Amino acid sequence: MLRSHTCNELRQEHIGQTVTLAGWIARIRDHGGVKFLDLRDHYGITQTVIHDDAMLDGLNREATVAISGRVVAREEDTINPKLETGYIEVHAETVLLLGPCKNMLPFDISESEETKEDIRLKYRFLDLRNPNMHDNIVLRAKVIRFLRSEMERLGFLEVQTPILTCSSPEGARDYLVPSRRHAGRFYALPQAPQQFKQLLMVSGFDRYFQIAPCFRDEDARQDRSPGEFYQLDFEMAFADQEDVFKIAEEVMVATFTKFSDKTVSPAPFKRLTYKEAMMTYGTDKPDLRNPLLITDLTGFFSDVDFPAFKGKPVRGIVAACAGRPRSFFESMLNFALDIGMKGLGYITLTDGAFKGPIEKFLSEEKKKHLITSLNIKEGDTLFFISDGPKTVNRFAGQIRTRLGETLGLISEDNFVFCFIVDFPMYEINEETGRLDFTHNPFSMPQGGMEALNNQNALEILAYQYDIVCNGVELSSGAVRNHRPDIMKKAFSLAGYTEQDLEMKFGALYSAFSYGAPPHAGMAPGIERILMLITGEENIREVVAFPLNGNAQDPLLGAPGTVTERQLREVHIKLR
RNA sequence: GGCCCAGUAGUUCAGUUGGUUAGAACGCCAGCCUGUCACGCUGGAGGUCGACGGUUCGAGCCCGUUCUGGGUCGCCA
Repeated sequence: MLRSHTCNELRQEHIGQTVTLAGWIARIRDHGGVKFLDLRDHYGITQTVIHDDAMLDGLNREATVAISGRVVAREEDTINPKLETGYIEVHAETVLLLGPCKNMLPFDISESEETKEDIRLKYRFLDLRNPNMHDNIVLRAKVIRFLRSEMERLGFLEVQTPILTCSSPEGARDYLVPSRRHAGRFYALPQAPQQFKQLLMVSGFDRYFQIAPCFRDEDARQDRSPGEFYQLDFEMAFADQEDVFKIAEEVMVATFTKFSDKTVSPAPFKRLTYKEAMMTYGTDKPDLRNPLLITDLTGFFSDVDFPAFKGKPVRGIVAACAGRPRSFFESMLNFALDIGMKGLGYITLTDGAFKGPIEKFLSEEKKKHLITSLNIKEGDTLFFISDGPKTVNRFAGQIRTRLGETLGLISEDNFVFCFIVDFPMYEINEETGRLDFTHNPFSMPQGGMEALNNQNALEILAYQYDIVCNGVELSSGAVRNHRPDIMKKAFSLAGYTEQDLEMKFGALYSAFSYGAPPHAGMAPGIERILMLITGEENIREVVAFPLNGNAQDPLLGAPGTVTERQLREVHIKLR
């Protein structure tokens, strides 16, 4: 037995016992005649006391040791309430070196989170010793266990789907795996278990879920891992959009309530149409903690002779900026220019009159109309955002977010969820001028065949939705198109023949011809959930061994080179 | 692929208008210290200022190229 207790186990009731602890030397405080050695393991920290200099020979921080000694009560004025073991200490009788450590660490464990990421990732085994990082990984395990138990409680069955599968023609780039037995052919790692979970529905499994690894060869973002990530993937047979929302509400409220002290918006979550979200929040992933709203002022400016807004859509945001110095408005303008806007107009209601460069273009009647229709109060500033129809909403959304942040309007104590619904089925592809699926080709058009036949394609909505929390998109989802005839029609509008459909999604198309249940689902991202719960801003803080932003693993060296022979076996010749 | 930011000691950073020997904190080494818990005190070692080229009497600083990292837009069923 290497140890009798862990480093977070000893309490007052152990006083007098002789124990053996094992762990890492977190810190040695040398006072000459007495030395304090903090021993750290997975569970916590215990202070040991050493009187014999020789015991520390050859030891330095982060070496692993086993320390045997007697548990002693601390004098009242030396109790450390910050440690759970702070009422006792272990007076060392023997110190056994288990694993020596180089005495020059690449970074301090306690400050690892401040260190450059490539160094942290190269020494991830040290980085993960940092208690915060360590706790994140422990929390990840607990959250996943809880999600799994919630899904099972709700009657979902966990099924593993293949990791080696087929390249899927739509969506993200695939990671390809060359086949040895079939020259010139490739497996692909799944971007999501999309087709398999739909096949499971056709197979009669009523409620499926999986903590599913997903692989996408796309560029990284702060909240997007390159390479791989996990989703709570689920799908329900004989279910509609609201059935899915009920499950999502139940599981998300339970999870966020259990693992966070913050207030969680209760079910039912707010439903916003895509159109509303884009207009009112300037994004399809609005942060509803931010009380600022965007107003469409295009009509209002249609008869105002202001050159900069002429013929362009205009948005307005009213914010209480009373008492803000000139520098505040300057930094807002700089922000606007930074994100690519041409400028940022604003007028402030001061002593009952508007002040600002745009003021002189507005008639008295127009000003009055603004004040009443937007409910502008003394000291409020009305910001104007105008740009092309493609960009105006995004810019307005970014200004809204920026204002909310700098004015301190965003509460840090809440999780506010919403569903974005009614995404358009199709959009015009700018390059080809043809119709494209907006989100994915699997979702059911609202109105079904009838809509596809009779409606303007660009006005057809899909049973396609997102779940959003505090401005973070946790998941997309959809009621799937399970009808071969409607699929055929939906694809034909996007320029695909039945042969294309059979080639691209032959398995699903075939399966749906053998009695498919209506079904729907979604797949909230595990890392996104963890980022929200922990408050981490970087996705890599909740992943044990993440790839860096360039999709490399600085520790193991992935992606690595392989031997000529390996290449020959999979029929690949490098150029 | 576009744009923005950063790169100076092991780590995190400072470095004025271009000017003598590039600094601080933490870490490391040595010494002192019996109650600290981010212990304290004294001293010391440690630098190709990411790389290459240019401007200049003189470059960490200015210019160009390039590499690396981070962010962002494109991209992300």
